[in-house]
Amino acid sequence: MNKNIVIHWFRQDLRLYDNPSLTEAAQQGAILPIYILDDDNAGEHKLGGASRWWLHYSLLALNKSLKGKLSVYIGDPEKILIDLAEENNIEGVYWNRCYEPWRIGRDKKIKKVLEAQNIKAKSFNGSLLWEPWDVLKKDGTPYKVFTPYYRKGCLSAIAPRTPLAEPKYLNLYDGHSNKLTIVDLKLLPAINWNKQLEPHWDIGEMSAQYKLEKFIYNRLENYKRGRDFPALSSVSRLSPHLHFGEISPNQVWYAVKLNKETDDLDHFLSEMGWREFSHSLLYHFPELPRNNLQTKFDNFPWLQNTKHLRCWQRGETGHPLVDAGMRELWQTGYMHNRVRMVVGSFLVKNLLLHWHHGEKWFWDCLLDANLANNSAGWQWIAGCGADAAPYFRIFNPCTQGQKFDPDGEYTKRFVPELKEMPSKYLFNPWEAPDKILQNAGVTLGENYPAPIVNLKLSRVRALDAFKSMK
DNA sequence: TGAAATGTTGGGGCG
DNA sequence: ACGCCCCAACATTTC
Repeated sequence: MNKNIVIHWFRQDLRLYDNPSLTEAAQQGAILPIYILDDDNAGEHKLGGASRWWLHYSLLALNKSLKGKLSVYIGDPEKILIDLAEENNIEGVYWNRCYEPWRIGRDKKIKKVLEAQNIKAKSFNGSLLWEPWDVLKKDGTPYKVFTPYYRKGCLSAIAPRTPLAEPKYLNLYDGHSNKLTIVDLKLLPAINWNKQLEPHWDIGEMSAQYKLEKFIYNRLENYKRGRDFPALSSVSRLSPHLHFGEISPNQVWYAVKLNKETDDLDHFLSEMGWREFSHSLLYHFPELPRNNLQTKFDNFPWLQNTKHLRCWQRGETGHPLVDAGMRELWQTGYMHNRVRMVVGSFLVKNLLLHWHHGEKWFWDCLLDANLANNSAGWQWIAGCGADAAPYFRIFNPCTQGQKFDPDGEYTKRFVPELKEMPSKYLFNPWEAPDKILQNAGVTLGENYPAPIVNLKLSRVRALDAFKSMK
């Protein structure tokens, strides 16, 4: 009878390198590696469609690295773990921590139940550079403003853990009772929507590391400036890999830090800082996904308009940069960050629709959908967050297009019906003379939508709405 | 990690 | 040569 079996419970850490829980488990004896699809406890934040697609392939890649020994389950982890322990004489269950409120609650309970049965339950930090409870102001309260959080709270604290090597020897043990395969998790959507995502992504731990290396080698040098131009691939596009833990923030942090310290490097690292900040906010303010951090926004006069919401979701607002962004999201499961700000500002300010609508849509469509980043991001753009963009910062999608997509390369890629439009009118086709529209083969309201709102008027309306709050 | 409105400055055309 | 006007370019403030 096996006595030294330790379960490593894979969650948001689908990798072998720099995996503290796995490394520790490997030193105890045989490992039973498992993944549990838990839709029961997630409530309204169970995985969205795009995330499920990614997870499917990420689990396949992980299983391959584990020589086919990954056991997968569906259901309530507490019951599954207890059953497994009874069947297999399990000595301990190890995992890397997650920070969503529902997972924290669930995991705390599981820890208790396991310990009551004399099974070791150990959790590790595998997903953050600094633990949220370690980064606090002098008075013991959490930071609410990014810059002091990052500068004082993080950078002048103890440096993050340096990455661990892959465990040299994994004695992998099969859970005999389990018959489920990854395909049985039914993570792929029933409709064929996922096909269009495929050409844009290579999923899994090895792809993540390769992508990081390529980013550092080719694009880090121009990051500070290049990151503003969605047509360039100057960003790392590591976010889905980071979200699923195919690569750890520590691996990214230290690989980047090997390079010459420049503004580009600092800027990239500070983006990692924003990721930490979001997780810290979610940990200390677990209501972040639902409630405005600034309560005065609770009586903001949001509008209801399903027609406008639908236009926004489908990329049919008649505002080319907004439509390009929303279509990029739908077609690739990703959106460049500058464009995320533009479409977010448009939804919340020009359309006056509640940020929850945006948060929900992103949750379902983004491959990197992450509760902390997504809710913090939406509160930031809506102006109701802790350290948010002031409400009166309203992006003009026309100006943003001219500044950051001057040749229209990005916009035309996703809104091909405007391919022949001259740059001068690409972002405001409603102002183009008839002749120019004709030459470009564009008929507004027919093959490209007429604008659903007037930018000038809706801006003034948003400022009035903002003033009306007490 | 805004944009628009308003203010200031300085060069050039012109009487 | 000079003052005046216009306006682009830039700076500041306001939302």
